[in-house]
Amino acid sequence: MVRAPFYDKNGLKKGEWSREEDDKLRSYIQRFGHWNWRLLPKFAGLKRCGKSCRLRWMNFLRPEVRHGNFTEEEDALIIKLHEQCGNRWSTIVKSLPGRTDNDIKNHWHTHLNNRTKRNSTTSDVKDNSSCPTEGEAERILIDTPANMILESSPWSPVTSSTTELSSFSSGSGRMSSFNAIGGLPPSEIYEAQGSGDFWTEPFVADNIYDYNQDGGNGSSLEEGGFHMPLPFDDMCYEDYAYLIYDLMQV
DNA sequence: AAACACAACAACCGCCTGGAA
DNA sequence: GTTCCAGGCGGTTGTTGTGTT
Repeated sequence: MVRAPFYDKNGLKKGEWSREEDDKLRSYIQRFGHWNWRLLPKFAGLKRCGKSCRLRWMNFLRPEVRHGNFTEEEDALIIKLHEQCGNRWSTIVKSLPGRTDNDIKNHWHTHLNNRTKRNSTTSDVKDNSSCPTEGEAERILIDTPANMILESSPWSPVTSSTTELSSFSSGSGRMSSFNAIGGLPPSEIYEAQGSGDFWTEPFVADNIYDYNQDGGNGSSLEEGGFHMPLPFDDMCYEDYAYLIYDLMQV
């Protein structure tokens, strides 16, 4: 259901993400955060553009993201907020923890848009003045009855790690505070990950890079080991990663 | 069983915004 | 004040799955 992988003229990969790429990106961000999306793929050993990495992380790899099975309550909330905000998905998504703007947008276009057209003859004109501000969106989230959001869902506004994540990952600023030669982000970022359940979750990809480290090509994590995993050529890279991944599942 | 139409959704693209230099 | 650039947002596209004829 997605574009087939291909390489553009700059040698950047486009299209569907492989599991190995997901593992690399997730592993890197969990260790170092997304200190700079444009440079991140290089250091994570990904042949992707920064935007692509950001999108993949935001829409799929973030631990709090869930997909599919919108509840009736969520549908109702989306419709209500859309009436107030129009297509401001980034605002709407604030009231739906665990969802992504892309998910909501897709869901709207494939389900709710038609439904509202059928059910209503109301004007298309959106009154943006009634659209919640950022603070108001947060309040809506808080004021929304728990069963509205929580029904059929393990997620909650309280346990969502969105705040934790965003505060962690957006605060590192630009490359200026980054040791590009050494290939490591600011040490405080690295250390910050030590706290919190999310960061201490076991991570399979780490083991892949342990192999990398043992491969003898001086690509240890401490030396910025995510910077191109050398032992793997493109030929066998994916197969090898899958093999190790599968072994770790046992 | 085959052909077709439509639904679903991951991913891309281009523009806008805000902050740093 | 201006320019540059990274991040974010919303619209759109491309491909696959599913249902219908």
